[in-house]
Amino acid sequence: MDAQDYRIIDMLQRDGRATQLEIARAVGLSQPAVAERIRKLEERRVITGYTARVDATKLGNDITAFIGVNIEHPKYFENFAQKVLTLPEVLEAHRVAGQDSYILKVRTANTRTLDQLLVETLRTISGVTRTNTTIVLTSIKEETLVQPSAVLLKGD
Amino acid sequence: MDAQDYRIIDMLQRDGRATQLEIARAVGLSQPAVAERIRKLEERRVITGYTARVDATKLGNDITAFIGVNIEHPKYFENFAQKVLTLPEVLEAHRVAGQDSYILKVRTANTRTLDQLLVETLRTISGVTRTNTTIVLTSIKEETLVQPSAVLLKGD
DNA sequence: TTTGAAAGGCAATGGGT
DNA sequence: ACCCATTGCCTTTCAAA
Repeated sequence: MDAQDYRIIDMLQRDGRATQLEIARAVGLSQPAVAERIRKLEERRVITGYTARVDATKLGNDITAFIGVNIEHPKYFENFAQKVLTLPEVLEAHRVAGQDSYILKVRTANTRTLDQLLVETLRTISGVTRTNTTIVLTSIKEETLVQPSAVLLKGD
Repeated sequence: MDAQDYRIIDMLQRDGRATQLEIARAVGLSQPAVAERIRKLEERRVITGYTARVDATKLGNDITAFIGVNIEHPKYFENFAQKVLTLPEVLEAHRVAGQDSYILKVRTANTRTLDQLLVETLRTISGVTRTNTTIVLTSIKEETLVQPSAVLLKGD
């Protein structure tokens, strides 16, 4: 992993459909060299996939919310995680340190469907004692672009 | 926007590099028809872009955290938003309803760089009175796949 | 690990329904 | 709005260094 790999990763994060030739010119390699580097980055799971980004409101999902979930005992964690994986409204689920056991990021059509998710689904999962919902008013920034840490840029 | 558009969107979210021919076969259209639909979805900003997904830890970012930020008066919101847009560690910034004014999702190399971000950057922005940091232990799920709401699937 | 050249596959275009 | 057919570009592969 050298500076050229980082530039390739950066370009593909900004435009997942950038052609190998475009990247090659930008980083100063031949096109097959870029193809080979991308292949290895995918193989090593540095690049884990490609996706189209979509405007959620144009698919009828007007509500974004963060839900803190408190679970009374760690023995319920595994079951909770498995349940949550099956819920399409839950985009992210993180186990966290602090008052809450989990933080979820969810997208739903409206406040009614958010309420359904809360009372009919999440609160019925074993061990869930409390949920703490924070509704998003406006999203200032919402990206996935990951930058290499300064440490890696110097060494390696 | 009909059922075929939704399938195209779904396939491109799952694989941003799916070929038009693959999609065409899956939805029962010709390749140029799919190309035209994708072009219009992009034009209408339903599809907003394409990106490679990357394993943040393999780029040296081991810490994910959510930071609740309290700002003493709305007059500071605009300035805060602009500052936050320039910070690469901040992947998401949402203005929210509740105790906190903003919720940020950040990725940093380690706890030291997270601490730097907190005390040297965020806490020095005008109007910021308090930050409330929740560190992620493990991420169960982290995707961007947005599904069309049930309402849209029936009508439209 | 790279380059350069060749071959196969894909996306973009235009005419026709 | 779609299909079909063609053109041109892109990716993949391979020989060679």
